[in-house]
Amino acid sequence: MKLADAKQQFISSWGAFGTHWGINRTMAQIHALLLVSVSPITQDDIMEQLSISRGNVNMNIRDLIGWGLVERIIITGERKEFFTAEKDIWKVATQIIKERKKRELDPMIRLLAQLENIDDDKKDKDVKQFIEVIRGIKKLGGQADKVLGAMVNAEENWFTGSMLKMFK
Amino acid sequence: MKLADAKQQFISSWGAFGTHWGINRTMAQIHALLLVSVSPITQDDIMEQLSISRGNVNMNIRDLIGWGLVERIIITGERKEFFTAEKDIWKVATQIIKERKKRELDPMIRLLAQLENIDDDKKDKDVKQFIEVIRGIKKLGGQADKVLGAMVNAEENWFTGSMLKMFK
DNA sequence: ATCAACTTTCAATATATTTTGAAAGTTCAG
DNA sequence: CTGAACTTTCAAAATATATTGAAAGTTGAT
Repeated sequence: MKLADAKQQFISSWGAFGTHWGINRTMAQIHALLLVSVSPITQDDIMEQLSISRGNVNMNIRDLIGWGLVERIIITGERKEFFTAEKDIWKVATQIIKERKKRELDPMIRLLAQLENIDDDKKDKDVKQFIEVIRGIKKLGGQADKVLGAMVNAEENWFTGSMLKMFK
Repeated sequence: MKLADAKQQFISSWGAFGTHWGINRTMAQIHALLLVSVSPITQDDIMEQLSISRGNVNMNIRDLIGWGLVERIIITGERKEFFTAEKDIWKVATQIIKERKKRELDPMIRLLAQLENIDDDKKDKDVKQFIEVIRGIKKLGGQADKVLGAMVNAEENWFTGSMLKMFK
């Protein structure tokens, strides 16, 4: 397979993969393009490579920067801005996890904590079951939170280290 | 907070949460409703509680059964079908992980394996970087696959056991 | 075998999300 | 200060996704 074809397929598949996880297809595609670009590229490069509009590129780049996955690069003597993505996949993964944890997991756990406080009769079957389900999800969320938090803050890179040996 | 209000908020939030993870809002809501229902309920019950059409309920219930999260219950003497959801959150989580792994993670890893085979000059900077990124993602995916596979097949329930103690 | 009760399907419709592109905003060299 | 180069914004348009509801299909009691 030729490099150009492989790149294209990677970008396209990464975009499709993203949509299955609640991530805008174009945002994932731009990220993929930046991942496989050796040097920083401009908005015009992205527009051309992915055949999308300037506005679309601009908004999605902004989001990617907000996710901490892409960096704006100013090259002296150049008028245009350049963009580049973190290439270390371990760092990319921990960054994505950190953000999703903050944006989605933590707020959900906070909400569940509130829903536990039911005024009605605690002996009622319905109330019991409801509280049990909420507690269960909260507990699971809390554990995921802890494991992922440890992963994100780990000194050792679990990727290269032996942390995950036990699951072989 | 009253039970009825808490239930409503749970259903609504769970639906919103689902959409952030690529899951149909209504499917997540039906699942939430079944989670907090003590006894099996019918399509009509779901239609009424969530104010949605029969077709919508039917299709999403079918998907939920496909995900292994909901069961069809035949009650002797009743003409209508009833539905119920697994309430053990650990089982729910492993089932969801098992399915997403099968549907999304495994195919992606297979694809990446193909993209590694580049015909062009392996010494070329672009080729090198591309292969490195693909390898990195494949490795990460493989590790996630292993850890999640272990979690799904674990004899011990990590939820109640001490498996996750080390992350406290 | 009939028919009422119930379930399933899917084309049409509605809704939500994404994308565009032109106008407004910003920056900076001369 | 001016204006060309570039970036950002956002209302309108396009597209993708979800929902409806009525017709077709199935089931089982009589």
